[in-house]
Amino acid sequence: MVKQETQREQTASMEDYLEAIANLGAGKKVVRVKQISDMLGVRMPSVTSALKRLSEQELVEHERYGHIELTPEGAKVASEVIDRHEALAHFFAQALGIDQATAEEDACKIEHVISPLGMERLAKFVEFMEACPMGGANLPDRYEYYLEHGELPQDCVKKGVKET
Amino acid sequence: MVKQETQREQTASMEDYLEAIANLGAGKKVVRVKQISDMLGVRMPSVTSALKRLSEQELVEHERYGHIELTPEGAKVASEVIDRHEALAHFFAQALGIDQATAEEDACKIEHVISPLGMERLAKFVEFMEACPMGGANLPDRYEYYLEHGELPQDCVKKGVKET
DNA sequence: TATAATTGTTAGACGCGTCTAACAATTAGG
DNA sequence: CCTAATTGTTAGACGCGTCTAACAATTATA
Repeated sequence: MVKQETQREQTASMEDYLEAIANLGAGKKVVRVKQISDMLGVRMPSVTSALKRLSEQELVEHERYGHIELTPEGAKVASEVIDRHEALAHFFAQALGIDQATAEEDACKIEHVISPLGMERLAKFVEFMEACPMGGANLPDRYEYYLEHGELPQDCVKKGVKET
Repeated sequence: MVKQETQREQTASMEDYLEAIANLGAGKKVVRVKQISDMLGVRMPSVTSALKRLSEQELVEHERYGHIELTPEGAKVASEVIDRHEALAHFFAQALGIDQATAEEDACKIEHVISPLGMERLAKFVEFMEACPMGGANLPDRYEYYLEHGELPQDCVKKGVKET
């Protein structure tokens, strides 16, 4: 039995198109070339040619001057990208305390290159940070203090965790 | 007075070449096309053509069949990339507990796309985590426990941080 | 509904970064 | 020191992803 090897692995650009189409189409809304072009900051012919490629890979259905829709396979890829995006943006914004715009920007880039393990651990880490409040002074708060004052807050050294 | 706007901003590929040259040349060692080609996993003509481009931008000095060296400007760019690389690899390995190989791999990709703010905060975060041990049960340890057992260790909720 | 505005497509160009094939220079061994 | 092996370069092709210019279809409006 020969290894099918679908050679599925999208470029960053194609992932961006899939992501945009998924986001624009969320809630059954009709998706237009112009919207995609605006959302991604490219010209319309770039969108048309991307749609052609994605159609050839069966990730998108597109009829001339008409309907644009993700295939089930395309939707799957898109949702994976979107999941990564959200976890990353959440990490940057909540854990690192970065402004939403920059957090999104970084998420948009990193979502295309991070390893599955890196992704998984990052998500777990955020979960952990949020679940492990250490009483009233939780980690994000202490981190924020550290960012602001450049030194550790009291409760990092004095309070908390004596060895009992 | 017109805005000089040096339009300096390297592609991921060019940053990789600069990084490789810096690493290979560390400690005055002679740098060869073949080494760069092996290190980056590309063929030699790709290296030659990259060197040509980087020379045109005054980031590298290269004489035919001979000497390869970073200019001061090139060395500066390289060292910025290397700094990002190291901070990222450190974060993935130490903070997230990812194996060295994967941590390096992720660092190699993300170093080319992360924002300055993201970078700065990530570094600060690692610093904070390492400086804020919370007594004997420090954050990385507790995180490790969480990874292993899927639930918070005792000292996240019971011990530590009562509101005094 | 005829026409204007908008949206979408096609054709073709271009820059980047890679490759292979062929050849040239350099280096190492007999 | 000559020859073989290695290293490096040139020439030219190619795929990706973008663009502009020109045209075509669709939609909105007077």
